[in-house]
Amino acid sequence: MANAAAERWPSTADQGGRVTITDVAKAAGVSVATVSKVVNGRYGVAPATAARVFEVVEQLGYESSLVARSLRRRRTNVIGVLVAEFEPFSTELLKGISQAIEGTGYELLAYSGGSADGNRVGWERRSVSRLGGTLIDGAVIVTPTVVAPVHDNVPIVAIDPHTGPSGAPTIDSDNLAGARTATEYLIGLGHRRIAHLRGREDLESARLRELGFREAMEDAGIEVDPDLIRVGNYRPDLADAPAHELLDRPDRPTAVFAANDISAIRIVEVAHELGLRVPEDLSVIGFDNVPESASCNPPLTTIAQPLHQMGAEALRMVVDLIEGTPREHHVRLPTSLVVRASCAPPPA
Amino acid sequence: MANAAAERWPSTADQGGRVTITDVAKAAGVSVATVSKVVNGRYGVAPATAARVFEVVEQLGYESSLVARSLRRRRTNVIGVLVAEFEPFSTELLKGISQAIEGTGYELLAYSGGSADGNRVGWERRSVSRLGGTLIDGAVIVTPTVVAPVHDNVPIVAIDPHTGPSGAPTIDSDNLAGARTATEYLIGLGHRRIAHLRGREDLESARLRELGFREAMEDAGIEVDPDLIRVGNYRPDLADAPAHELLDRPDRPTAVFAANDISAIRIVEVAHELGLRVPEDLSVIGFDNVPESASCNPPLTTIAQPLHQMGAEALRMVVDLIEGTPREHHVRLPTSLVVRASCAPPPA
DNA sequence: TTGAAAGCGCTAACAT
DNA sequence: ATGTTAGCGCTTTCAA
Repeated sequence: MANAAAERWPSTADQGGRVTITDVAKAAGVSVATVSKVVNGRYGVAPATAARVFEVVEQLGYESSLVARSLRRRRTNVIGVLVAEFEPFSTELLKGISQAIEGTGYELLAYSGGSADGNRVGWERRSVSRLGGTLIDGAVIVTPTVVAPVHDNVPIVAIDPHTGPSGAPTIDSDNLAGARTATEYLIGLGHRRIAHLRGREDLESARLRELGFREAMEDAGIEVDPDLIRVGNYRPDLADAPAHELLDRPDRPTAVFAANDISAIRIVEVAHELGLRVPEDLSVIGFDNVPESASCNPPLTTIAQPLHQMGAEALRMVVDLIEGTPREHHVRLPTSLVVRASCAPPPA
Repeated sequence: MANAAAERWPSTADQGGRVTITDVAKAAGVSVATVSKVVNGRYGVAPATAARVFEVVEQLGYESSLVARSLRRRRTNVIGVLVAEFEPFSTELLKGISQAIEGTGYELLAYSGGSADGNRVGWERRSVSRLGGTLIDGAVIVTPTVVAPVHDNVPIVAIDPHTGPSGAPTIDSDNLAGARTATEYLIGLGHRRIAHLRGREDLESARLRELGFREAMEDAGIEVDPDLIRVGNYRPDLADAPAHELLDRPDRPTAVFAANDISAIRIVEVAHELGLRVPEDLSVIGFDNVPESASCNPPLTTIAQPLHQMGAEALRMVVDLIEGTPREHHVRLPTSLVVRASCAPPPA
């Protein structure tokens, strides 16, 4: 019977539209409310009716629209990960988040809102506004360009946060200690003339990494040449010019500490273009330990952040925030030195 | 004046909700219809009114809800990437897709629907149904567990498709040739007793990789020991048991060709646990060339798929499909051998 | 130039 | 047990 009904009212999908709850209702000969109840397992539906509806749902391949449902309901059970773009850093976090979400009952929605033309800055506010309240129950924002927007509605945690007064929940690693370690490693190798390629001006991590560099230099009694501090913005394309300025001169540094791996890799490439050997003529150390740092040539010595862990921790934090579980709102994870092949004592 | 109005009707966000078009309308003293027109740049609004509305929008930080908008409109200008989970393979594709989407005017939404308990199989049909028609204008599905669902509504392209009659648009690489290359490389090194750890039963790529393996063996006049063909399902956790079965025996193979990198890496780990040295006692070759393959110990020799390119190509294909641009519906990209350190001649 | 009203697909009160 | 209705936030005729 149900089958006969379903056949008489073929899915609108066959005709070009998607299968809606109305299609199911018609085919099953019940109201949409009943279908909704059945699909959502509410009480107050006769077993026979429920069975029939299920059959039609199966037949038609109906699946409720996340959009329509989330417009109406309060919860969607999906957590958003907001990134500017999918590059090595954010995708590593994503791996950690994805693993941690298993078994929580939530699903993951990663949204890249920063790629569009006008939104280089402030993309996260826009993304949160567009998705928040509807569609996602909470969000983790990766390296926001502005102070994490506080939406009273949507719990938000920031990974590698913006500079500034930070009351918002955040995850980061010990950037200061990591930068000191990197610099001390270079100094220990015998370097004195060390450059630093700074990260994104607006990020706390970039500030801290520069500070760690300066502290380590000062502790070693080495004066920092202001001309050897450049800004690479964490981006390989923007690291190109400063890399050339740093290396294409007689009094070039013997080592450079780049604020992240992908710009460090770019430096190595520029060095090669200039006929410099790494690490014989120039030592380069990075930060992050993204997988790419191991596959470049030579493999990059770097400071590891526990990226997967950071993602997992961020996820747990939003979930706790959503569910009202009280907890610490700032988590800082340790960094560690990963020695590979891009650093050596300075040329004699 | 506009400011005064805005101040009199403070954003509901201040009170816990999100800022809606209604809030803006109230604050600007106009109808929601007018606000909508202004925000969407429609004609027929007095410049003065538009200015006032813009001001309020700015003040309140209003951003239209993607959800509500997409429910009403036909286009959302977002493209969905549907994955089971975010692991090295899918995130590499994501990087390529993300790069390719720059300047297209589309935004990216990656949805992981396979992590929930019941949906290990068929997650993509569910995801498409939930998001399609609303929310996303098109989708690229990564390694679907069933034949790509044809939604007349939503253009879909599959990367690394399911086995079976494949009329649907697909992107893949030359798995057959890649597998032959891998096997020939091992044979060239002097190996005769070679095992193959197969991939996911339902994927065309796994079938082709096994076929390439068998062909290369046959061409070399080496008989394949059926006992040396095991299934690892492309997953490290599921590679564990077969790896033990393969290696923990007197007549173990001298080399194994794993259907993908992450299970190859697991094999190396198991070998180490068993006290075997790689590559001295056992050679291992993988497939994919995900970044992780370079950072393991020893660095993995593997067959590279142009993952970023595949992602980019898939993106171009959905966009063309959405916009009705005629084009080829099947793209196959070449593979190549990447020699690192996990393979050597067999022990004497 | 502006606004009222319908409706996108769905859920949740509230009838019946 | 089932259906009717209102409404989530938005866009879009259609009237005024």
